[in-house]
Amino acid sequence: MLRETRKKALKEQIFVQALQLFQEKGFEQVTVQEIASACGIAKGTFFNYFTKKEEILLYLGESQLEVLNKGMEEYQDVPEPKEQLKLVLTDLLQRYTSNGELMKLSIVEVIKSAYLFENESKSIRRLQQSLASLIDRARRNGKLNSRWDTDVIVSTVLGVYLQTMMSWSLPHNQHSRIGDMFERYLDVIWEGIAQR
Amino acid sequence: MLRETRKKALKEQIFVQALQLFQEKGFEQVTVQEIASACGIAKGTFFNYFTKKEEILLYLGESQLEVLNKGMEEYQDVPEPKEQLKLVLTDLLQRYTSNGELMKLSIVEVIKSAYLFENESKSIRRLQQSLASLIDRARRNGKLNSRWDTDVIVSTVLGVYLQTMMSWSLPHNQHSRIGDMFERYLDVIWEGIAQR
DNA sequence: ATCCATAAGCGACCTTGGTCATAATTTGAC
DNA sequence: GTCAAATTATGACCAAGGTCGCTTATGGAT
Repeated sequence: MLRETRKKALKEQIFVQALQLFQEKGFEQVTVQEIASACGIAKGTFFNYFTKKEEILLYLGESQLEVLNKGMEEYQDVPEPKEQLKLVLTDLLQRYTSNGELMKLSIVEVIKSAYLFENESKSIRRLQQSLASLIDRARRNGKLNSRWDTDVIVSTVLGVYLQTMMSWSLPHNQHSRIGDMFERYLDVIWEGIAQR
Repeated sequence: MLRETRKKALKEQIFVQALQLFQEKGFEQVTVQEIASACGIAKGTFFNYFTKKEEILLYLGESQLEVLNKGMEEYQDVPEPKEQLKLVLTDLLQRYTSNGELMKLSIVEVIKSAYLFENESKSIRRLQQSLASLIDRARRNGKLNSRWDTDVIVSTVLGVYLQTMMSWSLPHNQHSRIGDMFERYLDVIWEGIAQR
């Protein structure tokens, strides 16, 4: 169906143009009219594809998650689950932070949508599921022995993941590599805070 | 100085009225004009006290943190550091979630301001410091033996704290008590994911 | 009491995100 | 090719957040 492909193409064009402009001038400084003009469409048309200006940021975030979810099996055969988690999530972190300032906004949008509205961010849900099955697999293979429920583990990991993104965003923390930060936190929750 | 006290009083009035209205009709549904009218001031005056409408939410979040920071010593003589952390942060969680839907918005604002702008959310910084000194004290008292840096521990704890707030916000997770959720996560990071 | 400098209040005004009735376009059926 | 139904594009319009130059109130100095 031609209609469908054209629709998708236009949405993609709007998305790309918008990102470009956001990169150049900053999110707030770009008006919807500008984006529309850059795509040769009317302002109203923009809202046929994205219901709010912020939805572009959400789309950005979700598409990054999508990419990760798709490429997840790439890490299937890493033997140690901890190593696996590290690789998977460092990959995602890298992706998120590579886009600079814009990604921070995007992260906030994803968080907002995922946790604020019943919007049911499918991408995050899928990430959770992927991580859960990663853990379960490790368990079955005898690579992980843990007293905790799988989904509790996943939530904990996501917690430090979130924390990593956020503390990395802090101006004065930018010196350390984000992957290293996450690894450190992962170490902590893996081994436990209290000394064995 | 009379001026100062009056300023503070008016700011407080705006804050309280705004919250009231937000509770009644929802954040988006309340206009700045409404808030101003409810206070008997002009719209422009509102912006002398809060630079954006959202700043009310930020103020709400920060003031909650403030309250906690002030009441922190209440938990000084709890013997076990883990218990101490649990009490302190459960207190905060309770505070945050007691206000219902509005708090979610407020949380997002605090996160935004803390991690997005160089705004330097002092309240969060102070919370971090309080937690850090809590950990250090436990260490000196021989109550905690850990290989990790204090600030790494603090960040990890904050990570699961964040995670708790957020997964609790999820519509389908509301059944469990938020304090219990946090406690579970705290257990995990305290003992470690991997079985000893 | 008067005057001045500074701070706070004000609301017309502008900008811009978002809506909606209408117009143009596409699709499928005949 | 023609027509009707459904889909998409459009831009005038609206609402509301935020700005700004001007007015009013305040507090201290003389």
